[in-house]
Amino acid sequence: MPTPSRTSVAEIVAASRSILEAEGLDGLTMQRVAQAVGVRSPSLYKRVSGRTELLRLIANDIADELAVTLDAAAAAGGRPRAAIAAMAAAYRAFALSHPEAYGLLFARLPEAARVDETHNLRASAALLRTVSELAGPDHALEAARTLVAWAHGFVSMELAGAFRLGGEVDRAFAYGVDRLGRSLEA
Amino acid sequence: MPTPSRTSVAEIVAASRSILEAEGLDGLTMQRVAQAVGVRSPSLYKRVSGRTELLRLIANDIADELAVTLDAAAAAGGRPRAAIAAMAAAYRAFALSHPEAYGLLFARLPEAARVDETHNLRASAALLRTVSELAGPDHALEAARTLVAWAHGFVSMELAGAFRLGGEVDRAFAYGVDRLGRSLEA
DNA sequence: ACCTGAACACCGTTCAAGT
DNA sequence: ACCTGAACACCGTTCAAGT
Repeated sequence: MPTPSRTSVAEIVAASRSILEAEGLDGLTMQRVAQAVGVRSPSLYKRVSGRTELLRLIANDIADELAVTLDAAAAAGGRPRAAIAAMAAAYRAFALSHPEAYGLLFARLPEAARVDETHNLRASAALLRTVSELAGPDHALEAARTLVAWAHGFVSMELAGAFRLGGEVDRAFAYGVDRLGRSLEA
Repeated sequence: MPTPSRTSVAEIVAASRSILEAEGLDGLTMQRVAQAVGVRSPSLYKRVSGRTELLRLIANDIADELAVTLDAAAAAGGRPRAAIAAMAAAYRAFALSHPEAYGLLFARLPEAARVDETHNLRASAALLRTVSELAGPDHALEAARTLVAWAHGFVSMELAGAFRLGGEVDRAFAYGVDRLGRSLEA
């Protein structure tokens, strides 16, 4: 006689995101996830193929959430320079308020644990659109890569505690946005 | 009767770096390291307090090697703009040729596994000096943070396979160096 | 059809016993 | 003083047995 499901992929992913943020990537064990959704760890393998696939599903979920906040910032930003600044601020705020989630997006993990192309595109669409207005279509890709490299590098170093020479980190961020915004303008 | 040492911290760190680059961070197990230096894993605990300290020693070693290549690039670079471009190229070349080592420098690891301040400073000294000439002493720190954030963000995304939209990655790097160099000039 | 205990092959780490 | 086997508390994952 078939026994009814006690959990679902959606519930597993949601529980995993809570555990990730609260206990870090190392704390995100299959046993811990199983406990959170009320089963034993072997049962999780009925829903996901393993921890690697689970990480990918979580990363996709995070990328979608980031996409929503970037889209909102782009829409509220107005002219290209202001929109870029708004998106940069939203990007940094997302990373600082969800450090473990942000870290997972760029973690050195097996290929199979990485964000799917679809979700990756969703998160970068608004930036490409805005940068294309700023830098012109000929340089849109290079300019977007310059901006996102800077933003990712900045927040990941900030999260890693790599800015240890004093000074105001907020000021360095504002300085970077200003210089980049001006220098990428067509 | 005292038995003679069969290994040393230096040998352990050197062996670990080889293993790290060849087999990745997950492959760098205490047993694997012990095998490489010819002892059993419990013996490693006579030299290092645990895997975390071992990772820190490796990271310090990597930071020193990076410092040497950046110093050389700064010295060969000539005027500030050219020196910055040479350092950026050297930085990227280092990361691409030692991807696992570079990844360890910025990995999300316990505080106790991170590069020591001394080695961190050694790796950033030449950049701060050169950027100070370029942007003037008042903006040296912000300008250096902008540059290093961009460079780190760029190569870490490149290593993570995050540039998936086609185009020439080399061209985006050259574009970024050029724009940043010009916009940071005082 | 789903869930589970038991088992397997790994980890890092500790420690008493050997030399 | 250093090295080791054995043990401990964990992992992720598999699978036969239960319902």
